[in-house]
This record gives sequence, structure tokens and C-alpha cells, in this order.
Amino acid sequence: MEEKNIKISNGVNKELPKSYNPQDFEDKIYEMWEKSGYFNPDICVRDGVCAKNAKAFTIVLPPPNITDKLHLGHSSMLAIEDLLIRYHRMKGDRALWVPGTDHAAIATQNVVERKILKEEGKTRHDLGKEKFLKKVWDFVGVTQATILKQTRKMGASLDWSRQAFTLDEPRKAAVRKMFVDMYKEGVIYQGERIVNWCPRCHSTLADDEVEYKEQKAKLYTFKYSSDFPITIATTRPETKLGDTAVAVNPKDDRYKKYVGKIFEINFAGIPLKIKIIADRNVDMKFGTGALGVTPAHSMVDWQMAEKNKLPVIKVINEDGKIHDGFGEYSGKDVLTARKMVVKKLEENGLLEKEEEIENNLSVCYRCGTAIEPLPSKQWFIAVDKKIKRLNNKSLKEKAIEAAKKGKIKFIPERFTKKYLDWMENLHDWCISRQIWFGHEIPVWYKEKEIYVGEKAPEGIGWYQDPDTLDTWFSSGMWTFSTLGWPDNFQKGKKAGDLADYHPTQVLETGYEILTLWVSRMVMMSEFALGEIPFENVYLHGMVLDEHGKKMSKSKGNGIDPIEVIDKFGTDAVRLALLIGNTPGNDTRIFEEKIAGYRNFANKLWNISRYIITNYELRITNYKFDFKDLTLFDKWILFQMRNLIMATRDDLENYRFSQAGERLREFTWGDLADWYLEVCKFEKNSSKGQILSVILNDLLKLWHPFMPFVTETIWQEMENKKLLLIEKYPELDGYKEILAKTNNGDFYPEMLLIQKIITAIRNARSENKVEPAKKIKTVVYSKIEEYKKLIKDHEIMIRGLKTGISELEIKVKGEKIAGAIYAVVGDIEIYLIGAVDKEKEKERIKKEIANLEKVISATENKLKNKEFVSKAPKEIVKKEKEKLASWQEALEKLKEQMK
RNA sequence: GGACGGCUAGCUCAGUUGGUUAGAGCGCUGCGUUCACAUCGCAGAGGUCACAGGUUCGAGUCCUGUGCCGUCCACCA
Repeated sequence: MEEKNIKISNGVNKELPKSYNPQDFEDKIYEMWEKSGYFNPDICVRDGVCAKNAKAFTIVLPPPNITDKLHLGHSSMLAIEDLLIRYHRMKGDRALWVPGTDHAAIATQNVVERKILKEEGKTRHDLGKEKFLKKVWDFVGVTQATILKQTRKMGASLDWSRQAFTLDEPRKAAVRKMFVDMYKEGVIYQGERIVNWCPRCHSTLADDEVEYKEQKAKLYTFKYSSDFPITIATTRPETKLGDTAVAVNPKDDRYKKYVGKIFEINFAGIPLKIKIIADRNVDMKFGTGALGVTPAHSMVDWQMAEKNKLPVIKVINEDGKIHDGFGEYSGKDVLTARKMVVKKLEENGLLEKEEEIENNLSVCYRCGTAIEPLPSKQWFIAVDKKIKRLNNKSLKEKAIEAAKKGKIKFIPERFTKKYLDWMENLHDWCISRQIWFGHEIPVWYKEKEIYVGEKAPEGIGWYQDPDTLDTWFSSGMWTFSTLGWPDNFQKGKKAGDLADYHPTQVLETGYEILTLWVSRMVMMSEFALGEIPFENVYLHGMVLDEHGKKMSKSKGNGIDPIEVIDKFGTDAVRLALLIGNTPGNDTRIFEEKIAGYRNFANKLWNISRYIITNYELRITNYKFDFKDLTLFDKWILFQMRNLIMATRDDLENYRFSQAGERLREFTWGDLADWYLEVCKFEKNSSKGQILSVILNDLLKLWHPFMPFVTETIWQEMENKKLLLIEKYPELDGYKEILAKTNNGDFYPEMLLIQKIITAIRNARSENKVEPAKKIKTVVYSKIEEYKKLIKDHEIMIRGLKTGISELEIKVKGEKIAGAIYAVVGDIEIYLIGAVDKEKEKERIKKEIANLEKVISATENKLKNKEFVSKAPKEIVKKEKEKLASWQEALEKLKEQMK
């Protein structure tokens, strides 16, 4: 067939290249999409791509931290979300995907702090707040630009006209409004709490910023004083200067009699009032079973103190030294003070035991300094407070209810439990942070006055709260702050984007922030709008390296998305991330895997190239009026219809990997290896049109997975419209065709032909017959229909690498000696004149052994009366049929061995 | 300490409600370059589904227990 010149989309006449080179097309294609405006659903409505009243399908992109460029985990997130968005856009939904980035307060501040320390040898305090923040904003500008570029590289069809940043002006206004509303409602309050304090960095740390270091420590067992009845144990005697209670387990008979009593004692020279309290969290078996309660310097003790209304005595100050008012200890650092206290105890004969134990020391993840838990004034969100606007339910209750009632579904389902466990144990949420970069707290002070409002108060002498808000406060508002809240929410009514796109349909994010982020979003949305933020939460796993290790810069095992995109193409990277893993599970990725999908993209390219060059005239002719349909035509259309059905079902149920594998199997197996090969030998008037239909729908099905190569091919096919906004394949046309073929009654015939071809190839290969050698082939069959079937498909059978020189079809003849033998059910095949007797014998023996094994297993099954009586009739019938056909084949093979 | 996940071919992983001889990709073995593709084609080898019980006519799949690996949470005074 002569090679034709194909018009490429840019108008230049040229031949399609032999292999697909992503770099030649990807950027151009993305530009086309972006310029078209169809990433924006409003433009789609305007141009009739989707109906005005079409269902909305909204995803807000989990905003990547601007601390660094994107890694493969982000790529995975983008691939999944883009798949969903493209699928729904093609289905005709008003698909909106909102882009943005996260200021990631603490993380960003730390990165910049480290950077200036390294580059200029300065701390943030050296620079001062204003200069330091300028440095941060410079940094943000750079990384943000990189992130946005990378996101486009992934092919993400985000609506850039709605781009947001968690710390831009609209979001700042939203945060202020939220804070003030919550404050007015009494949900936000100021209170004291133990925070993780790093005495070196002079800052609080979030719980997840604390690291634990295994170490050996000394556990001291002692009495406060000789007149105190209970012995306690501690690794930190110096903090005991601030003890206000001793806690024991309420079931502990040793101490029951003391519970409720107060002892006034002198501990190492300092007078203390100690109350004996009962708390079921005290482990009777650890140490002496009694715990000295130091409310100011232990999270757990603080909680006990609150419950029991105990006084709080601060022992250690912000520099990690003993506070004033502790006599000789004041001003000493904790280690010195510890030695002094222990010495005192020894002198007074109060120290009973000193032993080495293993324990976990909390240290600052930045500098490794031991953390001091200290009480400090912070802002909180009350999660248990009943709120009027929530029908007297608390934020916690609303968030739990949403999951329990199934308003919010989790994928995979097991994360529902994790979400609920976390929610049920949630304490008030501390939202203030002692850092500079972040949302300012809309609170002003003037001597003893306090003002909370969206704008600074009038008058002189007011100063703003120096703290900033936890980054999750603003990202918790992400689903609605990006859709125009609060402007779009007046008098309790949604308007604009908020009315059109909220609640969103899917929140797709990593399972590691289920608790940190997802839970907060639910509470914030319930408070602000009285509705859930999203209907489904799809959780993906982590992207790990080949050996299952986390990718990290320090280990140097990370794969840079841009590098692999340059090497293998975006589509290949996307497929490698989408296929071969399941929701909520981690996935390993390495270059060989990506290379495999690069090969696949090329395969699809070549399939298309073949169809386009050979059937060019009919390629855009998408019509289901075929004049004549052969067995294989019916089969491929049947397979295609099943594929469309299954893919839709898979995508609706978030089985992306399965959908991808199925598509791959059809494309490479059914279409390339069988149907296209058939087309080379079987000519009929419908072929071009069938191929046109198949390729059209196949490209559409693949588009959400591999947007670039599919769009490129689509454009090569001289389509005026973008594949991006094509309608997703429907079943209508296929249904008609199928009705005409009695819903697939041709299927067994098709399988028979396939089996005959495979059997011949196999027999030749095992006998080491050179592929080029043509052999006379004789086929026996008692069944008249089969004979006709084979006769009708002779050209095709001969064409498909069976190396037949002459094909003879007989009813039944004598066994042909010295020939290669194969059997397919009733059909016997002899390949004459190329037998390798030893190999042939071996092969038949192997097949006999194989058959005998399955036959005996099946016979036993059918002998079992209970199986026959209790199993469904269908299953039993199937087993019987199988057995019969195996037995027939076995007999024939045995005949050959004689 | 608590919760969750994994354990299926040499490697990476699928396996939807229990029911053909348990699948795929990569890798491996043999053969193959004439007209879509060597980023390819054809054929093949390779698994007692971690282990032990149980339910069932029937278990990779459901239940109980054990082991190993991993993750998250809580952290011991």
C-alpha cells in the first residue's frame, strides 16, 4: 500500500514519524487547550460544550506547599484529578478544577530561615520582621512560578482563571471574616495550653514537628519529703518543683486511702501543696504506680490539672532555665538544676532508687534541642461547643455526623474509621503560631482592652496580636474561599461560583493529611456554610522508590517529575502513576516502569498511524452503518462496546488502574495483535469505517489517561474540534450492531479460529520450524459447520503467521504419521513434513499430562454428590462440558502416541 | 501500647459480590527484520496465593489465630 502524506494540525504536510516523540507535541498541545478556554466550565457552557444546567463536577486542587518544586507525589495527584476532570468534562458535566498553592506557614518560614542562615549567616531576628518577610515573599515568587510551570507540564486541565493562593488578598479577607465570625459565636477563644517549645529556636512547634529520639535516661525513685506517704518516679526531678498533685490509679488499693487528701510539704527546700488525685490513665505497674503531676511542663499532667482544677506552677522559662522564685535553683539551666535536686534528695535520704531506662526524648526537628513543654497563651477553636447556627451541635458532632450518615464517602472505605477515630478524640484546636509568615490574627490590644474585627480599630495605642494562624486554618477553608466566600454568601444564601460549584464532588488527596486537613475542611465548611465541603474523599498513597523507600533529597533516591517527563513523556509518567496501584495504597515507581508506558504510547501512536495511512478517507467518518460484517468485525465491535461499558463503570467507581489495564489489553491485544493483523488479510467494504469508529472511541477512552498523545493523534486526523471537549463514547451505535448479531453468538466461533491459529503457531514453534518455512496443513473435523467456518476464514488463518502452504479440510481421515499434531476440541490439525520426532513426542506427552491432571480433578468434583446437588446448575453444567471437551482432546492425543 | 495496611511468578503489582487449568507488565528462554511499530512480533518457562485452623459442595477471596514487613497515632511518668 502506498504511503500517503498526512496533514499535520499546524498545516504542514508531512509524514507521520515512525515513533512518537512527546517533546515535539506536548507544549504545543497544552497551549492549544489553554488558549481554547475550555478548562473553564463557563466557557464550555457559553460554547455549548456542556449544557447550562449540566451537573457540576468540582475538584479543588489540594494546594501544593510553596516550599519546594513538585515531586512525583504531586504528579500522581495531578494525574488522578486530571483523569477525573477530563472524564467528567467529556461526559458533559460542568467540570471545574480550581488551582492554587499553599503558603505553608511554618514550613516555608523554616525553609527561608535555613536559607538565609546558610547564605548570609543571619537569623530572622537579625533581619527583623519586615526584611525577613520580604525575603519570604521573594522566595514564594520563585517556587510558585516553578510549581505552576510543572503543573502545566503534567497536562493538568485546571481552570487557571480561578487560580488562588492561601495567602492572597481574597483569602486574607476570608480568613479574617471567618475568625471574627467564630469569635463572635464563641467558637474561638483565648486560653492557656502546653505547647512544644524549643528554647534554642525560641518558637513553638506543631506536634508533627517534634521528633523523638531513643535515649538512655535515669529514672529516679524518691519521696518529696520524709513525711509524704507515697513514693514517685521521674526522669526529670527538677520539674517536680512545680508539682501540685500526685496521681494514682483509682483501682490501686495501695493508695486508695489517700485520694482527695492534700499534703503540705517541703521538697528540696521549696514548699509544695500536693493533692492526691485518681486518674485511670495512670499505669499501676510503671514505677511506683504513682505519678507526680507537673501541670506546667507536661501535656498529660496539664490535662489532669484541668480536670481536677489544680493550680499551675511554672518552673522553667522560655530560655530553658528555672524561673525566679525557686531560691538557689532560679536561673540555673535544667540539667544543673536536676543535679542539684538529686543531690538534695540524696542528702536527705529520700532517693530510693536510680536506674537506667530507655525513653523517648522529644527534640526539635530543626536543631535537635530537647523540647520544653511550656504553658502559653494561645487562640483555640472549641470543637465541642454547641453552636446555635448548627442547631446546637458542635463542630465535632457535625463532622462526625457527615461521615456517619454517609454524606461524605471515603475511598477506600476503611478511612472512614480512621477519620471517625480521629474526630472522636479531637481536642480543641490551637490555631495560633508564634511565627511571622502567615495570616495575621485580626485581634488588637490596647492595655487591657481587646478588639476583634476584620479591620484595625480606630484610635491610637492599639497593637495587633503578633502571632499568625495555623496554616490549616486557611487551607481548611479552601473549598469555599476559592469559590468567592464570603462575598458569594450573603444572608445565608449562596451565589455565583459558590452556588454553582459547592459542595464539591471529590476531594482527592494523600491519606497522610486525612486528619490534618480533611477533618478541618469539614468543620470549617459546616460552620461557614452549614454544608459539607465535598461528597467524596479519594485518598491516594505515597509514591515510593523501587525498594519501597520514601523518596527524599537527602537519600538521593528521588525522581524529578520533569526529568522523567523529558525522557519518557508526560503520558508515560501519568500511566505509570495511574496503573498498577489501588486507592489508599503506596506505589513504587522507577524508570523501567515509565519506559514501559512510553512504549505503550508509541504503540498507540503506531496503531493510529497504520489506520490513518491506510484508511485515511474514512477516518473521520463516525457512522454505524456497516454494509457487511465479518466474524472479526463483529467481535471487535463487541469488545469495544464491552470496553466502553466497563471503563465507564470503573471510572465511576474510582478503579482507575483497572480501567487502564483493561484499555491497554484491548488496545495492544485485541486491536493491535488480532484485529489489525486480520485487517491485513481480510478485505471488505466496512473495514475503514469500523476502524474509524474504533479509533475514534478508543482515543476518547484513553484521553483522560493520556491527554497528549491522544490529542496529538486526534489533531493529525484533521479534527477541527479538540479531543478535550469531545463527547465520551456512548453505547447506542454498538447496541444496534449487537442486536443484529444476536448479542454476540459469534463469540465461540471467533474463539475457535483464534485457538486454531494459536495451536498451529505453538506446534510449529515447539518443533523448531523456521517461521519462513511453509507447510502443508490438513484439518479434520466431524462437524460440518466448523469445516465451513475454517474454509471461510482460510485466507485469514493463512495470513496470521501460521506458515501454511496448502490447507486441506476433511471430515475425518486416517492418522497421518510423521506429522506435527495439534488438537482444538473436535478439530484435529496435522502439519506435514517438518516434524522433529523427539520434540513432538515430548510436547504431546506434556499436553497429555496436563490434561490428565485437570480431568481427574474435575472428575472428582463431579463424583462429589454434594457438589452436584448443592452447586448452582450452571456451574455443574459448565464443569461437565469442560470435562467432555478435555476427554475428547485427551483421547486424540493418546491416539497419536500409539 | 493502640489502630490500619501488606505478604500472590525472579521483580513491581492486579484479582469487584467465594465458582473455567490464579492474571498482567517488566525480566528470563527460544525463534523472527518485506510494506504501523525492534519503544516490535510469535512461542515458552515460571506460583503448594506467608503459616495454622475453621465455615462451605467449593476459599487467593469469608471467619479465628500466628509470624514477618510497613505506616499512622499515643507516648510512660
